[in-house]
Amino acid sequence: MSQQTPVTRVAPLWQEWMARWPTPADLAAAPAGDAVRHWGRLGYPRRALRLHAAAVEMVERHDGDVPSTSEELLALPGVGEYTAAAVAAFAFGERIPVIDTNIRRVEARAVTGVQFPRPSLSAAERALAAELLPHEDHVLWNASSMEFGAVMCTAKAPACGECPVLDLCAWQQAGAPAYDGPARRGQAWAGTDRMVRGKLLAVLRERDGAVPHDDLRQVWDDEVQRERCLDSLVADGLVDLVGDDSFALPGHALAGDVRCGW
DNA sequence: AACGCGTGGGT
DNA sequence: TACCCAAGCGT
Repeated sequence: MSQQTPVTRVAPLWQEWMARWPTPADLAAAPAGDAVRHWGRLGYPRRALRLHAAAVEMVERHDGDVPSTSEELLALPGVGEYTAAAVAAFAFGERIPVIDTNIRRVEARAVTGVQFPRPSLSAAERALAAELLPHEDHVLWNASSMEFGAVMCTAKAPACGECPVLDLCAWQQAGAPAYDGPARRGQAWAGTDRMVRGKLLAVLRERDGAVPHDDLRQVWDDEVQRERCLDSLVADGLVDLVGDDSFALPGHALAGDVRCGW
């Protein structure tokens, strides 16, 4: 849930989610559409689908347990380098560098001496993180580095005035030079497919069961774009075609099966 | 390797 | 107000 989403926004929904589905088996037993529905407005709903798929895999291949090594975790859908390392380290104590956006920024500043890391994670950053990771208290190192980046060494307004390591920060020693690397990709929003997909999915989340195609036409006027987005949602597995001309969140009895109800 | 993918709060 | 950014991932 916290992939690309601030933890403060995730926390309440996570509580709700864990009360509903305390174990991988509980989530795996639910229709995938329920996962998408209860993802709410967290964003990137494909994460909900992948988390559900990961739960199914944990039931099928790991006896319903969350696997305990970064290697096994990495094989799960929706679990990449960061998430595998974070779960392995924080849940199971594995000694592995956790490289998230916060740690990247902290190490870029404190050690490398630049304001921001490059847009994409480099081999040099992986090597640096591995080199810095202590042999003792590595879990504490990972957790505290992340937290330090999240609450003090922030992107927009770092609290350098209260920084406990100001005098060893390479970026400060260098006079806090401005970032001079390639610009990060901006994410267009107005009028994009991403926005239209969000609108379509919001309607399907809010309503129970199948929604007639006509009701979806109202969320966006541009027919070509609207239908393209609907198609892409179906292709992603986020939406099912129900009967002739209705749509629903995936996995319910009637969805994709016109033979039902005989 | 660059791109597409949601949403909302902070500056 | 318009960006900017957020415990990234899959293709």
